[in-house]
Amino acid sequence: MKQIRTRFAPSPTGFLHVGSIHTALFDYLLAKQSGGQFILRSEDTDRARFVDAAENHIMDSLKALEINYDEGPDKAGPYGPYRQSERLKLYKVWAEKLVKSGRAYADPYTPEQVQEFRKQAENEQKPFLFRNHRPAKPPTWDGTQPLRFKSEPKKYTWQDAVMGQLSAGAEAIDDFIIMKSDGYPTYNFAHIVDDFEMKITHVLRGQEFIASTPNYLNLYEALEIDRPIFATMPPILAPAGNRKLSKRDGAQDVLEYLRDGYLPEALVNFLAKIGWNDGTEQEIYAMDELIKKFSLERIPRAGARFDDKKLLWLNGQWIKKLSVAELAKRCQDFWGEVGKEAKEAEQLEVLAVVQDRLKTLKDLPALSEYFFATPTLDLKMLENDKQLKKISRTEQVEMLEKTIAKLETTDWEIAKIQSSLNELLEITDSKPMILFSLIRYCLTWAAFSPALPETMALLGKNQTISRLKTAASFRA
RNA sequence: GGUCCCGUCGUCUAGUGGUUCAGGACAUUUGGUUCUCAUCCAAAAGAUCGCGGGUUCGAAUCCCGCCGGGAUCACCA
Repeated sequence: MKQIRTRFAPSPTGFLHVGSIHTALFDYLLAKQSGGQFILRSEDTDRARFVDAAENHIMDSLKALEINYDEGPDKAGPYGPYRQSERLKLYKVWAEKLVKSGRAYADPYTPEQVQEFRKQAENEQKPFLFRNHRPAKPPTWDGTQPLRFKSEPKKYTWQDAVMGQLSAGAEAIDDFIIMKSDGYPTYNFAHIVDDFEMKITHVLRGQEFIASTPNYLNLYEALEIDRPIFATMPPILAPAGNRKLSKRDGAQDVLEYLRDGYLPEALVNFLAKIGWNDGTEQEIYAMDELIKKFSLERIPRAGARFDDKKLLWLNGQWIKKLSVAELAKRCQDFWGEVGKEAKEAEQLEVLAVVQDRLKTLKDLPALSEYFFATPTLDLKMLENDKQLKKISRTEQVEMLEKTIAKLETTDWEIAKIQSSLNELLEITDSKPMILFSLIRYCLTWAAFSPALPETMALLGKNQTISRLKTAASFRA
């Protein structure tokens, strides 16, 4: 297979949310499966919207998901630098080439005048085309006026690796600005020059670029360079409405998801399955498998909604797949106040019991704190329980006392505890629903917890009996 | 308004003329795993394949029209 070079080219103007990283992931998968390179390029030509921390945030997000780029702003390569603001000389050379060949001209109008043209077109309900306002004798370009591409409008038909054949009429082509009056290139110009210079073979991007593709094709011809293969990614839609996912819809950035206890593996798996499938019924994919199986041909053309329920399910699946030791590593920052102080061996024991119940790592404290610290007694839980509220407090205390007596003579192993509990059902002449619920509440004071024998074994004999005694000492 | 893209269960999708008038996953509901919650297992419900024509012996799959949704028309990327 021919080596594929892809690039992810965000502009450091804000934070990268999960929708954007979707494209980066596909770029990465495509490049890696051919043994090629994935490049990160910072498109920082918009000085007004530039956000200082954004570039680091982007790099951290990619690294956190192991979408590892081979070349980038902080990773030198043969086609650097990888920040557009550091490549200005290059754009100027290409721009001058266009001026020389008569395919670019200085724009003599003020922004206000252009705005006037635009308004006029809007009033007439016509599309705005600058080429209808080409100056008869444009001034010589001195770098202080915007430089416009002189287009040659015509109909285009092209192949898109995802969408198939696309086409657009000459109306889609116009004289767009390639160099701004501040000396920076526009995206429309810079990305084409850079993709060529950096030997990018495949360009993946959102469907918002379909409309401008004819312009790019026109520019490629004027520049006399070959174009890469285009692949249009369907948009990720907001869960509720039919619009593109954005911050407004609570689209978090990747780092936030990680802080909320989602695993990178789950995020990658989820992102990959939005807008891609391999035709089988498989749901769980690890990165290396994705690299092997990914293909542009199997990306559906329609947009997909962001389903956080499915992400949550996937996260639970991935948590269950981890070894307890690995889970412990991931949980380091997620323990509760008391749990984080506990010995590692204890933490591991608790994790083993609690692992299947975790949907996110953030659930850990609620599921584990009562193992490390004596919980606050909360008799209301007994009063509100459907079954237990039928029994008087005196009866409850009697049951607890019998339980304590029995457990005091029990060897502390899960199997032995289990059989003692079974005997207690006969001794107290009650149903599991009653007796076991009561015991469970008195040990954990939590709405739910792992099975009783495991819980008791983990707590230890002394702690178990002590908690039961505390509960029994409260007679209503 | 011009140009362009899309349209299968609530959601993500499989399906490219005939073992599929539709399979899987999430979500939902029910039952089971001698207490709870979760897991796991089993099952149920859920899509006249946007609508209307046409082509064909036969269409979710091909063609046309319509409707709905989306993108774009910046000295933003």
